[in-house]
Formats: sequence, C-alpha cells, structure tokens
Amino acid sequence: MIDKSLRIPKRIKRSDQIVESVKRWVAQNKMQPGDRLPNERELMEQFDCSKGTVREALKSLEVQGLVSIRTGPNGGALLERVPYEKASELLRNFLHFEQPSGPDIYALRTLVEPEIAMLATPRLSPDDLNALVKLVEKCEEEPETFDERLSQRIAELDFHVLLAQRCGNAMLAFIGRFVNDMIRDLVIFKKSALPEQREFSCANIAYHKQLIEAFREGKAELARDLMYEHMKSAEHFNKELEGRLNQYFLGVTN
Amino acid sequence: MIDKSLRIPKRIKRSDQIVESVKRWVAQNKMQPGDRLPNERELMEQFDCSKGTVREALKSLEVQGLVSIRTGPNGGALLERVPYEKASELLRNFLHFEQPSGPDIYALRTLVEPEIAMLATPRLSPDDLNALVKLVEKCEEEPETFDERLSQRIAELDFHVLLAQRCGNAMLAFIGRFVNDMIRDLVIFKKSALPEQREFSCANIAYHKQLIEAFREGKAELARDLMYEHMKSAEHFNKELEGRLNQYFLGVTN
DNA sequence: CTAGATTTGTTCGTATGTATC
DNA sequence: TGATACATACGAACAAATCTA
Repeated sequence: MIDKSLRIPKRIKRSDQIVESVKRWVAQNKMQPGDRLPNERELMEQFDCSKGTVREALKSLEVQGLVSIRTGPNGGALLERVPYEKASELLRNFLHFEQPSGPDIYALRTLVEPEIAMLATPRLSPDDLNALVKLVEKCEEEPETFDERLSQRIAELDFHVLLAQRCGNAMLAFIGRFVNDMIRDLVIFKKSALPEQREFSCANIAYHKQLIEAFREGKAELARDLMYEHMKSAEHFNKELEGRLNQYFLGVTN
Repeated sequence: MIDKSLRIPKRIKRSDQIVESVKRWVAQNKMQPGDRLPNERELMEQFDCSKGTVREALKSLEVQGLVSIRTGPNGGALLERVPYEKASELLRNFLHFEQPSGPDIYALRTLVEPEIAMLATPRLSPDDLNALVKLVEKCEEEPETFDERLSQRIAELDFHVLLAQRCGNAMLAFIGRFVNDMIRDLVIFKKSALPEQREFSCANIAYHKQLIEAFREGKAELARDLMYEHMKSAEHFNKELEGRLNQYFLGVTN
C-alpha cells in the first residue's frame, strides 16, 4: 500500500492562509509585543470567512507563541514576544525524532561556549559578575544531600546560561541557553550526568573562578581559551553518556 | 497600569493538559512516526472531556508538527517526524523579536561551518561529492539574467546545506541548515546580500573547489581550516549587511 | 462504479467561568 | 456590586472525506 502520510493535502487550509497573512501584516507594520490584533469581527470581514475559521487561526498563532488571547472587554489577541520556553519546547519536538546523542550535545557545547564567553566578556555588568560569584559560592558548599548536589549542578549550568544571555548575539544566546537547558533536564530527569562528582565539580569550580577573573580584567581571548579547556574537561567527564536520548525531549515538562 | 500580558492564567487549559499527556505517552512508549494515536472517541473517554476539547488538543499537536490528521476509515491522528521546515518556522517566530543582526548571523555561520566541514569529511559518499561538484559547476556558468545570478547564489548555499545534513550531529545539522536558510531568504526577499558579485562568487568557487579536494582526500582538519577562511571571506564581503533584520523572519513564506 | 461504513470536520445552541469596567 | 464581553467547555446533529466490499 502507498504510504498515505506522504500525500499532500489538496487544498491549503483557510486558517493557515490567515496565519500567514497575519504574520506578514505583523512583520510589515513592525508591530510590537503588546499591540492588539484586529478583533474577531474585523478579521472575519477582512478575510471573508466565518468566526470559527478566525478562531482556529488565532489558536494556531497562540500555539506558536506569537499571541496571547485575553478574556473580558477589550480582550482579544495581543501580540506576544515569543517566550524562550516556547521556542525551546518546539525545537525539542523536532529533536525528539532526530535523537542527538550525549556526545553530540557536548560537542556543540564545546563549540559554542568559548565564543559566548569571549563575546560576553566586555558586556558583563558588575551585577552580572556578582551573580556569577554567587553561583560559584553555592557550588563550593559541602553538599550533604542528593538534592543539594543536584542544585549545585544546576547552579553550575546557570553560570553558563547567564553568560549566554549576555553574549549579545541573539542566536548564539538561544543555542547556548538551549544546550545548557538540555543538560539540566538530563541531570534532573535522567539523574545521569552526575559522574565523578567530586573531581568533576572541583574542576568546574576552578575553571569558573579563573573565568570570572578573566571577565573582571576584560581579557576576552583568555576567557575563550579557558572556556574551551573547561568544556573539553566536561566532555571528558561525561564521556559515558553515550546512549541515544529518546523519550527525554518530548517527555520532559518544563 | 500593570501589564496584563505578564499575568499567568490561573487554570491551565484542559486541552494543554491533554497535549502534555499525549507527548509523555508518545515519549514513554517510544512511538514512531507513522504510529496512530487513539481516535477522538477514545481520547474523549480517556480524558473524560468533550469532542471539541480533544480536537483542540489535536489541533495544537498538528500546529507543532507532531501529528497529521486524516479523515476516513483507519484515519485519525498519525504521529509525524517533525519536519525541518516546521522547526525552522517556529524558531524564526522567536528570532523575529530577538532581531539578530546580519553580522550576528555571519558570526554564527563562521563558528559553525568549519566544525560541520570537519565532521562531514569522513561521512560524504561518492554521490554526495558528485552533488557538490554539480553545485560548483552551476556556479561557474556565466550568469546572464538576474534570476540566474540568484539561483547561483542559492546553489552556493545548497553546498553548505548538504554538508550540514551529512555532519552526523543532529543539532549542528539543524543550526547549519537554519543559518544558510536565513541567508537564502535574505538573498531572495531582500535582494541584498548580493554584494561585489563577481569577486565574491569567484572567491566562493575557489574555496568550494579546494574543499571538495580536501573531502576527497579525507583531510578533515584541512577542510575545517579552509571552511574557516571561506567564512571569514564571506563575512567580509557581506559587511555592509549591518541593519537589523526585522520584518524578515515572520514575513518570509517558505 | 456504487454503496455503506468509519472517522474526522463543522456548526449550531447552551452553560459557565473570568476579567473588565 | 453588577453588567458586559469574551473564552472555555459540552453535546448533539450534520457534512465531508476516505476506505472497503
């Protein structure tokens, strides 16, 4: 039998056309988050279709994270800055079937983090540096319970997420945050990626301290090189994370 | 007035709960693309809700690219491998508001492409090499119309997309393809990024030929270094692409 | 090719919760 | 506080698509 799933729908759905039109309209008019879309009545007139079709299109835009729909008077569809969490969720849907391996994740991290560190160096505020110091201090306490060890591991990752958010390159920031989020999810839900705990976390703390020093002195190239060493070390400590990671992209609820 | 869009809805919508449950179910049972989800009636019973609510949940999964829905006997929601185009579209929604600049895009490209070239080197089949050669030959013809010049520029980008698809790291493959797709969209719709046409395309052809040679001889490190030079050159030629690129993420229809 | 079975798709009406004014 | 506007959810009936005999 012919694989039916390969067939292309005869007609493009009306609601999808509306979604496309609304997107183009938002882009061309440079609408900003918080701006209101036309209400249902106006959209019905503009696209000459029923209320249900308009609602379906708005629902689609909502799932994509582009609008939020408010109830009450003066309610309706508000344009929304797509939250990181939404983009992350949708990219995880894609990766669920692509099944990247543990080494794949760490390889990307090793590639991306040094560049992030270099770009972030001149952009870190005193507050940022303080936050980084606090995260390192949290990792230095002697962990007594498993939960404490876990939250230290997460603090270690938050260090990198903060750098990613400051690197000034929107795409690199997204990738950096996404990679560290994936590792965080694996740490929490698979309870793996906690290998060689003592030696590993000591190495991490040492690297983080050196990195903060480089940031303070504005030495971007040094930060990049330190970060590269740090990532190579992390890659090494997590070498046994070999298996394919299916059931952890779709399955994790953030 | 307080920004209402920041408020969190008190109750999580029923249909969103169903979406989460279905995702977890798919992940835990290691369902594969092509597998059928329970039909509407069964889902209504399982989640004790109305047909409308189930349909809303299925619609959400459809927008996310996870299922396709067919009518008729043996119809229903089929699990789909999320297509690259879907993931790309959803990530562009996010980036629309982040507004990466032209240099941001090229900086990421310069970071990622050398690694892709290195990883792809031992993975290219003879067919792949032939395809790469064909793409270069297409770029060598003397362009007579603007459309021909455009399609040559696209062939140049397809060279990189093919490498990305062969690099063996699912995430790096996605990023590589996505970056080159963004540049392609800019070339087509903004009709910019066609600077210094002659000199630029000659340089590209030369690099691509050297790359193919490195691939043939299996010299991965050489391929990486060549690609880095190639990207630095492309970055330089496209330096004037400075402006923010809003209205081109949402607006482009693929 | 037709007829019927099966499953999704659409459209009503109604009720209820919730936010706004 | 109460009226209003909108979203959410339910149920039932009907329409359309698609497969099979």
